[in-house]
Order: sequence, then C-alpha cells, then structure tokens
Amino acid sequence: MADTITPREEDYSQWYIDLVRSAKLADYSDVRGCMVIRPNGYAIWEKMQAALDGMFKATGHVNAYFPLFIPESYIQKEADHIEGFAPECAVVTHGGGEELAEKLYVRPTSETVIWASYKKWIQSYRDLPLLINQWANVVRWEMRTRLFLRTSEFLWQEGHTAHATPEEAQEEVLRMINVYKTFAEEYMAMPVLIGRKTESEKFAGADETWCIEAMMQDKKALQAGTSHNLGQNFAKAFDCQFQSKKGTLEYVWATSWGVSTRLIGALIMAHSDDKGLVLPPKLASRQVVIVPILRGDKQAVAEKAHALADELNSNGIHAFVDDSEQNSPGWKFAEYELQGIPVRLEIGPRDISSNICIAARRDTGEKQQIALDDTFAASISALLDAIQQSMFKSALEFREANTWEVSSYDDFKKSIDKGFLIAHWDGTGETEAKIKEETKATIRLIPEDPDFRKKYSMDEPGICICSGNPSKGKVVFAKAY
RNA sequence: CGGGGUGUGGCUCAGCUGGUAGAGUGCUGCGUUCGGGACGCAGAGGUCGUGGGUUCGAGUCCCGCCACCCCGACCA
Repeated sequence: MADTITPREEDYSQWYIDLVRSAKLADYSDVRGCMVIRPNGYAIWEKMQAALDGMFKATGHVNAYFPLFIPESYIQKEADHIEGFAPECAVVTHGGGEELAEKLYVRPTSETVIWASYKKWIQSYRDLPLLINQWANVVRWEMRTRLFLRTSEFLWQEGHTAHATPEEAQEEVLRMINVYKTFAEEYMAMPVLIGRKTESEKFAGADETWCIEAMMQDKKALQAGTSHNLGQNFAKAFDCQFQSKKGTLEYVWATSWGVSTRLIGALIMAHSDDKGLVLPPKLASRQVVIVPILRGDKQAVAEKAHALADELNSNGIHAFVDDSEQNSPGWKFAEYELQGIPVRLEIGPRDISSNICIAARRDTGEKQQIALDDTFAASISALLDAIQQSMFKSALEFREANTWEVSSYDDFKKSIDKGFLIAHWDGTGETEAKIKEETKATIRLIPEDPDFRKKYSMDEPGICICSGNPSKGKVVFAKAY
C-alpha cells in the first residue's frame, strides 16, 4: 500500500495535508512555513498562470518585474500600509558582510516599490492609464502556516494600475474582480461570491477592497482573490501627480489586485475526495491517462494505447500512456486517481476485439464504454466538458445547500458551523468584532451580485442579529481560512 | 505568543526494567504476474536532531539547546 489519506469525515485538516503530500503537490522545506512546490503542484500553477495571464492581457494589461527588496523608507510612506504589513515582514540587515545603511524589506506586496517607479513614469494624463501586472514571489512572516493556503513565501500575481479619475479606477477594480470570478468559475469549477469587504477586513492602505469568496467542503469560507481601490493614498504617499487636460495638477487614482498559490489550496478543498485530488479538466496538465491491460498480445495492446493517445493529443486533449510493467493496472488506477487525472481509459485485448475502450471519470467514478471509431476524440472531449460542468454544478449545489438565512443571534451561534450565514448587521466595527469574538465567524463580504441580493432579500432593512440596532441590509458571515 | 506533539534507513514507524538497531513500504537485480494498490528469490541503504552528563556500556536514563509539525490568537 502506498500512503493512506485520512478520510475527510475523520479529520478534514489532516485529510488536506495527507492529500497534498501523497499527491506529490508539495513538501515541507526545512525553513519554517516554507514549502517546496513539486512538479504536480507547479503544473497546476502553470495552468492557472497561463489562463489568468491571457485574461489580463485581453483586458489591456502588460507584465513587468519590480525588485524583491524594498527600502524601509518606502514601506513607511503610507501609514496604514506600514501598520498592516511591517509586523509580518522579513527584513534584510546585512549584505556583502556589512551592515546596510538602510534596511531592506523583502516584499510582502509591491505597492510601495511600484509607486516609487510610477512617480517617475507619470507626468501627464497621456501617461494614463498605466496597467501593469507582475508575477512574483512575496514573503509574509505568518504566525501559523498551512500548505498552499498560507505559507511564509508564496507565488502570486499583483496588478497595479494608475488612472486619471476615480471612476476609471473603480471600473478597473470591478473589471478585475470579475476576471477572477470568471477564472474561478470557468477554470477552477469553483463558484464564488463577489462583493466588498468591511472596513476591518480591507487591505492596509485601500479605500475599498473587493473580493471573491468560495466555500470549501468543510463549509468554511476561503478568500480566493482581492481587488483594491487604493484611492489617492499611494499617489499622495509617493507624490505621484499628473497634469490633466485642463492643465491642473492632480494625484493619480490607483488599484491593485492579486491571486496567489492559495488558489491551489482552494482547488483541492473545493473538489477533492478521500481517494485524492480531483482536478477540473481545464486545469489538468494531463487530462487523460491510458492504462493498457497488458496480457495476451502485449505489443498489440500497447500499440493501440499509444495510437489512441496520439489521436487525442492531435485533437488538443492532453493524453498519456502508462505502459510500464512494473506496476499492475490496479496500482495505476489508484495512483492516477490520487493525482486527479480527470479521465482514465482502460484498454485490453477483449476491448480491442470489440472495438471499444472503458472510460472512468475521476469526479464521479462512473465507467462507460467508448467506441473506438471516428467519434472517439469527440467523445472524450465531450466527456471532459461534462466533467468540468458537473464539478461546477455540484460545488454550486453544495454552497447553496449550505447557505442559510438567520434572524436571531441564538440561531446564528447554533448554525455557524453549517456554512454561510446571511444575517442583518448594524454596520459597525464594534458589532463585527463582538460577533467574531463570540463565534469566530467573520463577515466574509457584502455581496454585490444583484441576483444573490434579491434571492436573500438583502436590501430590506431589518434588525442587527447581534446588537438589535437597525440594519440597512444583510451580509454574509462564515468561519474562514 | 500560548497549548500539544515529533525528531531512529528515501517515507511511515517499532525499539520494554540500559547490553552495540528492526519492520512495513520504497529502491536495485532476476523471474512470474497484470480488468481495482500482485508475488517469489537475491541485494543496497542508519555517526538514532544536537551538546553535555550518569554508566564498564546510552536510541533507551538526566540536564540544556535546536528544528519541524499540529491546535488557537493575526493574515492572501
């Protein structure tokens, strides 16, 4: 037997760790809180990068790269920013054997170093908008880490844009949070709620933070992406002004937005099961594994398997054959299920003689016969599409089945482990903090999707579940990662 | 930072009242197998986290240190 995975029912947290390690997605490193992303895990990140990068370019953004090291004086320029990030920064004090005149912060995020450049690049309204994205690693010295979900160093992308008007900036904030939503739903097959963060949950240095929130299989919430409206905060901190068409000097309006390797954790916790990883076909670098049953005329079986793989690959489906004789077919079935390959094809002598093969889908485990005629590639392609759709559908059904409206605080406290709770809130930070203190639930977001708001009649005024004060509308509470 | 746990072949771990290190799995070779984690035979592989101490003798007992993991408070 290979590694065994703790069942989700028994210990969800241990299941997650067991899965990450036995599917060879990541390993712990010898440095606290850091992980090695193994090829199986990195392949998922590469697929994510490719899809997102295409979407960023399609919305007019370009890539650039800014330095890892940030002078201490930069970090200190924006008051909320330093307050939010300084405690969790790694700081370089020595270089080349000598103490540095100014400490260098290993970037926890790049607003400051980027705005130092933007100040030099922006003089006129003609220089705007400036739409730049960077793929990079960042370091945050978190107190408690968890593979993919929160590591000391992680990979991400961060978009940083500069605009001439607040309206344009806000449009950008919404455009990008919607790009994330599209990516989460169409590629990750993971439904998300879109909305705003409360004052206490927003990004350090932002006027407003938008986010997408997903529900994991243990019914906890995970923030999967954020898009911030930075107002003129960083422009003022870095004295970045431009001359408008009218000739006046004005501060630039800014946004920033990012998603990280945390998405891999989200993907795992949204779909995978006790047998291992379950990957949506669009994010699987290997979509189909062909396992030949090598008996009888072994060579003929192996050749047929390779011919099928070739046919799939030439139709844009990523297929490969495992014809090694070291491991039995049973071993291969289990191994590729662990690795989350969406479709497995079995082909043996008796299939060849009846001109079929057996297809097993990873998400449901269902097996079906596929005809080996000129409809073959189209059948597999349709099967992959069906898997992608059905994964999204079941995740959505799961979220909907675990979203509840509650109207009393007693009910709220009793229901908090049951998923997303929709309840009235008086809008104050005090109440928010009290609820968090007493129930560990936080306000995940103030949803903006009109259909969602309507479904739960979120715009109707009411009474705050905790304070009993008037509430202008409902928000979504949950325990979160 | 508080609480808990663990450091012994690549991995997971066993090792009792101290006597000079073992299993499963993985790995290498050969052969038989192969439609749900097959089997036989033969091999390779360990300064027992680290520094001291007790002892004729320490993986085991004592003291210190280090590291990592898990559960909480903080965060993407």
